[in-house]
Amino acid sequence: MARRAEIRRIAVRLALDNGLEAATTEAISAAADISRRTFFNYFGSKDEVFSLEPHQWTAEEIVAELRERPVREKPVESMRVVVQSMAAATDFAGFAAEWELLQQLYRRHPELYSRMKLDQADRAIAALVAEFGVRLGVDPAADLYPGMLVNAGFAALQAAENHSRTGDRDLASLIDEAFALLARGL
Amino acid sequence: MARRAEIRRIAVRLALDNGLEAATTEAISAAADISRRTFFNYFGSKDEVFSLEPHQWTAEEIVAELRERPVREKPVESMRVVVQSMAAATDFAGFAAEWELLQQLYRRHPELYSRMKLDQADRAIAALVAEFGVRLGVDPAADLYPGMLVNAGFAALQAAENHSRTGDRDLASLIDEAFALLARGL
DNA sequence: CACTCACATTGCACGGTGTGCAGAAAATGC
DNA sequence: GCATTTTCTGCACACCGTGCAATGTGAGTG
Repeated sequence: MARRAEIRRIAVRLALDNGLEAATTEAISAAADISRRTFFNYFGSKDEVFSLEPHQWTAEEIVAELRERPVREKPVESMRVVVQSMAAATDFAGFAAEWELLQQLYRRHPELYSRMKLDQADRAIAALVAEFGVRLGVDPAADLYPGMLVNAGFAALQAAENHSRTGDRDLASLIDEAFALLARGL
Repeated sequence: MARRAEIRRIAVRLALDNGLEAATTEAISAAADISRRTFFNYFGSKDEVFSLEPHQWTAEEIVAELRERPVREKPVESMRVVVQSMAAATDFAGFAAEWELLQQLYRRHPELYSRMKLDQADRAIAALVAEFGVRLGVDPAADLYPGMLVNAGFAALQAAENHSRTGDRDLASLIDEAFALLARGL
């Protein structure tokens, strides 16, 4: 597993230095001193080496987070806490240096970031909607509320992230503000 | 341009009949009776032939739609109208038959749909946020409201779409309901 | 040490996507 | 009928991703 992280680090470094274009699987493999074939043993695709994966929550973790909230808590509040913990997980994950590199890469290639987020997000949303359905005792296929709540929560995360990228405000406080808007009504 | 639509139709047909796997550029080209190279003259990528493009609003159209709303209208209401028109454009666009085929394909390959939506959505969101900034006389980089409003609006669209895919309710009324939740507060 | 068993690494061949280039072919204007 | 412009095409190439078989490599065992 250390190997995997090592390759990832080298690949990101390479992409930042010579451009994403130049970071072919061949070049990455050479830089990491492994064969192209071995690269694909560690990563299922070239994209995967630039993914958020190690810094990103999984759908399961997120649902677990939600389960820990008191059932009687207001749903928006539960969602807020969940989103905050997603943001916290993404923001640091304890590997400040490595994460910093990836962030640079994403800043330079926003389309890459979008693609990466898409993966987990879709699954996480579905899982959270189901769980809220259970907690609220409604059927998400019949009641719009759970779906709207979760999607709006992710929208808040996205709005806050975009904002903190341009401005200099703290992500956590932006999320709180976004949720305040949601709770109060736009 | 009729040619382009023709190729698209053939490609979608092929993917539905023989599976998305079998619909290689080679196979599509053969079925459309053109060379592989010519296929890439019409479409920049294989994905593009399965894109929402002809049934989809552009960022510019969406912003134009917003500009037509009275400035004093409540922002949520403006956003609701914009989203409704996006949904309407996506839903029919006058080509019921062709669109029906694409929908089948998307139903069979949800990941395809996600990827397709991502493209325009990112640009449309950015454009709408900027326009709301102007209309409301605030700087979107300093004020979270425009970003939150637009992202929440897209969240409403997504929630409504997911819902209408599983249930049988009318998309437009689902969108209205979603916006009612947003306006009132979750 | 010799042996084997598990496992990571590698080379190779292949099928697929996407692009630049230059020539053929077809449509268009005169 | 001929010239010009546009479209189509073949070809070569770089790149991604995968199956398969061979080759290390290292640990444990007798």
